[in-house]
Amino acid sequence: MTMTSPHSETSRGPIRVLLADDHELVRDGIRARLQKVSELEVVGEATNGREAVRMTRNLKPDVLLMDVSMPIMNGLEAAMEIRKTQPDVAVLILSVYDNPEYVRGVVQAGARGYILKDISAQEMITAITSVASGGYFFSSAIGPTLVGASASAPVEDPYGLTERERQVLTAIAKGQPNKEVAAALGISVRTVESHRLNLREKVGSRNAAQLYRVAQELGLLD
Amino acid sequence: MTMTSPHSETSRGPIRVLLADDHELVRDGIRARLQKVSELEVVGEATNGREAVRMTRNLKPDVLLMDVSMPIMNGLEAAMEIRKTQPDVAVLILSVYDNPEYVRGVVQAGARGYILKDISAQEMITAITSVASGGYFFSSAIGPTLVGASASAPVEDPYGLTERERQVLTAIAKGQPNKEVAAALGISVRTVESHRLNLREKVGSRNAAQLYRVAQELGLLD
DNA sequence: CATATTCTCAGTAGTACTACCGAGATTTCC
DNA sequence: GGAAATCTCGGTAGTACTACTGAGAATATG
Repeated sequence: MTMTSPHSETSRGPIRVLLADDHELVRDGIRARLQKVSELEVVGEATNGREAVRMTRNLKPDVLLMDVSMPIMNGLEAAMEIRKTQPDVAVLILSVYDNPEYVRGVVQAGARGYILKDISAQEMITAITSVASGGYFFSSAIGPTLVGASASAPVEDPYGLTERERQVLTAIAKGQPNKEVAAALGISVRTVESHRLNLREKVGSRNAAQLYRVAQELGLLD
Repeated sequence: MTMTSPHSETSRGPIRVLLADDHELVRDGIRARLQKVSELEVVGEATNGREAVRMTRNLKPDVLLMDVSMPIMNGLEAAMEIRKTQPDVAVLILSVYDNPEYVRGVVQAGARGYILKDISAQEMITAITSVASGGYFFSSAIGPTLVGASASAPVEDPYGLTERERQVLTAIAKGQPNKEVAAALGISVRTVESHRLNLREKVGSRNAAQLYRVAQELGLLD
C-alpha cells in the first residue's frame, strides 16, 4: 500500500542499475545492452549475493538486477536481506529457469520482478524501467505460474506415478474416503488401499494430509 | 513458452493503445496522459466490454487498456474473449480496487497486467510499455497477492478459527499425526482430537486430506 | 457477577488408514 | 517366451481418525 518513492526517470536523471552475476560474460552482455540506452546507467557490478548487498548499501542504486544462482549468497537470500535493509531498491531477478517454480519464492523474498536470460534487450530495458517506477514485472513465460496453476505443462511428474495412481490421488485429495474412491473407479477398497500405500511410498508422505500437497503440486486439482 | 510477437517500439513505430472505460472523464484523463508521450498512440475508445472486443478486432491495437467494471460486458469477460480471438493483443486491466482479490482472476482471464487508477502518469506509461513488449506488469500495491498469500494482512479468517485451532491445523497440514501434534503443543492426544473435530466442523471438511487445503488457504504454511 | 468462549481432557464406539505378506491377471518390452 | 511393470484383490493386525457425549478450568465479556 505504501509506495517506496519509486523512481521516475523523467524527474531524476538516469535509472541507476547495479548488476549482480557471478559470470563476467553475462555481466558484460547486460552492460553492453544497457549502455545503449541513455536512461539507464550501470553503477556497479557484484559477483555474489553478499557483495550485492554491500554494494547496494554503498551505491544506493534504483534497481538491482541480480542472478538467482551465485556463490556465497544466492539471489534470493540477497533479495531478502535487501528488502529488510534497503527497501527502496527494486530487485529484479534474472534466471535461466523457464520452469519457474521459483517465482513464488522470488516475490516472497521481496523481488519486484523475474525475467529469463533469453529475454530480448528491449524487454530487459522495459523490465528495469518497470520495477524502477514502482511496478512488478514478469517475463511472458512466467504468466501461468503467477496464478498458481501449472497451466499448460502438467508438470514433469517427479515421483513416477502411474495413471491409476494419479486417479486415486486426485480422488483422495478431493477428500473422498477409500470406499468412495473405490466406488468411483469401480475397484475394490483393498485395491485403493494398495494404491494409497504405493502413493505414500513414492512421494514419501506419512499420511493423507500430505497427499493433498502432492496432488496440488502435480496440478491434479484444477 | 511461446511468445506472441511482442511489440518493440524501437522497431515498429508507436505502441497503438485502445482505451475501454465507461466514464468519459477517465478516458479523457488517460488520453491526456498518453498524448504527452510520442511512443504511445491512442487509436480508439470503447465504452463497454463488447465494444472493446469489436474495436480490438477492427483496430488491432498493441495494447487494450481496459477498466474492469463496465456495462454490458465487463473487463474480465472481454479479456477472456480477446484471449481467445486476439491473443496478440496485450490486455492491461485498470481497476479502482487496491484490495485486489481480482488479480488472480484477471491473470487467468488472460490479462497481462493490473494497475490501479491512482497510478502516476509515468507508471501508467511504463505499464503499457511493459505489456506491449511481452511482459506482465502489476502495480506495486498488488505485489503481496501475486504469491497467493495476503502478506501483511493475515487473511480474513472466514471460518472463525481460534489461535489454538490454527496451531493444530498447521501441524496437521505438515503431516504430523495427532500424537506428535499433542507432544509438540504439550497437550493430550484427546485435546488434539477435539480441536481436529472442531476444525473439520468449522471448515466443513470430511477428513485430513482436506485440511491441508484450508491451511494453505489461510496462509499457515509458508 | 453471570455468561460465553476457549482450551483442556476423558469414555465409548465405530470407521478409516497404515503396514506387512502374498498372489493372480494383463500388458509392455526385450 | 520370459521379465518387468501395472492393476487387481485378499488376510491379518495395529494405529489413526471420526463421532458423540460430557465436563472442569481459565479467560474474556457483558
